[in-house]
Amino acid sequence: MKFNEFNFHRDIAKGVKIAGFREPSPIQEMAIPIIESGKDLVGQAHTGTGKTAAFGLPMMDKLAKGEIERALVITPTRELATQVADELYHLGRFAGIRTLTVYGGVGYGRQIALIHKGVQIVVATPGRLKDLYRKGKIDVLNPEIVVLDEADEMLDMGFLDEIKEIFEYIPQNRQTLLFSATMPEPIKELAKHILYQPEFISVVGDEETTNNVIDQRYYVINESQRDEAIVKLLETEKTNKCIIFCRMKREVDRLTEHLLALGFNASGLHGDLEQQDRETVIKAYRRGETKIMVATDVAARGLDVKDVTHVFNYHIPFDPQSYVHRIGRTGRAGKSGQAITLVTTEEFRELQRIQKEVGAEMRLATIQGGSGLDDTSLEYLAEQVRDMPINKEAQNLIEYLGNIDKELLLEKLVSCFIEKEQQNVGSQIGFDQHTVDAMLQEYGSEKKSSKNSQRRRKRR
DNA sequence: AAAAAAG
Repeated sequence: MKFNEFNFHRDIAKGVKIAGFREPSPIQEMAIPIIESGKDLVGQAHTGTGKTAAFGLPMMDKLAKGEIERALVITPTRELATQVADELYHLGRFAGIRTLTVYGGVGYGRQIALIHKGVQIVVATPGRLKDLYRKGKIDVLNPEIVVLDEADEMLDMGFLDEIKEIFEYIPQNRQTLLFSATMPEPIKELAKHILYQPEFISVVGDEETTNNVIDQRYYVINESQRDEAIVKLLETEKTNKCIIFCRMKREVDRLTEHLLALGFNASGLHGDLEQQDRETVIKAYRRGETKIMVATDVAARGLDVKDVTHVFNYHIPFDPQSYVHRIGRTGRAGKSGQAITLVTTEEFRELQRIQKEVGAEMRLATIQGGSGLDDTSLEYLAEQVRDMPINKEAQNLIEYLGNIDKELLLEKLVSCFIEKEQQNVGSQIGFDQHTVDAMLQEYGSEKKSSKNSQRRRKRR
């Protein structure tokens, strides 16, 4: 399928062509005709597969053809609002579409003046938008299309009340569009009350909400080893740009300082920064002047930055959806990406829960070259594991192999532990006879030759 | 519980 089959207004079609778009992505192919038909829509698609254009193109097509006069897009963060407005501007500039961002931290005057002057698309964050509606400053907006970008987030607690209030100011006979990579069932149910006879389309697999072009790994560490682990990973991974996600703003500040002190090209981003600083940080990062961005979940959703090869979770996120969106900052527009998560033994259960709920495929990894991270962390884990009942086969193997290849043995133990956790049985960890035999056959012979074992370790 | 979003 080609973009010209949508019969866009010629100026919109030109924008599409200049942008270099060839074939629509699956979400675009499915969503565009539905939006053109005027129906309400809930659209779910993997991170980085072109959701902005999926709603932006038909919306601007209608503006260009004079079928509607104004549209409103609501996003959860200021950075995302800016990005969406920029993308819409670029796609719609040949049709002369007038776009404006509306968010806090900057003056009111310009925003109000431009709305009255007659913008066609307003991209806003909820706080300032609600503020302007309450003050009666933007009654003239009256959008005929309203898009909730990152819709599940916008309808979750924390945003829901503001969104509801905003909708009170908007005419009922509007077209409402909801987009996100994640759409938990309760939110979908809630959405039905906000929408009118909506279509639901999803191009994510039944059980897989993480984009499968992203390679997902996790490392087992001690709580005290997070910094050490991140530094080692930054040194060993072939990163271009990367994002390191932290849970708290002060964690972002502290880690950024730490990395800067070590000579890394890093900067921090979170909601307590001055608006001017937020803009400076994200601009420098987009340009590639800063290679490492340390951020809270302010950067988790929607941001589309070129050449982000790696996403690191310094801590696991608070909820599974956040994991999906965070790692979705890489592996965009058909490119691959690496997602690396640090977990302590105590966080295993939580990581399994995330893995299961979002249908992610993660594998346990160890840092190459013996940073001290592996041995210490795996030994620490083994301590935990050793306190648990271990079956006889495993006990024998530990005694026999214990001094030959501790790393390998512990790795195996960890895997067993995880497997039990996943199956939720957990009472006894251990290897089956088959595993024991295989390991003895492969590694048992090295017991006599320490040279051999050293050589093997080097190879890996 | 964190962060986000108005000032």
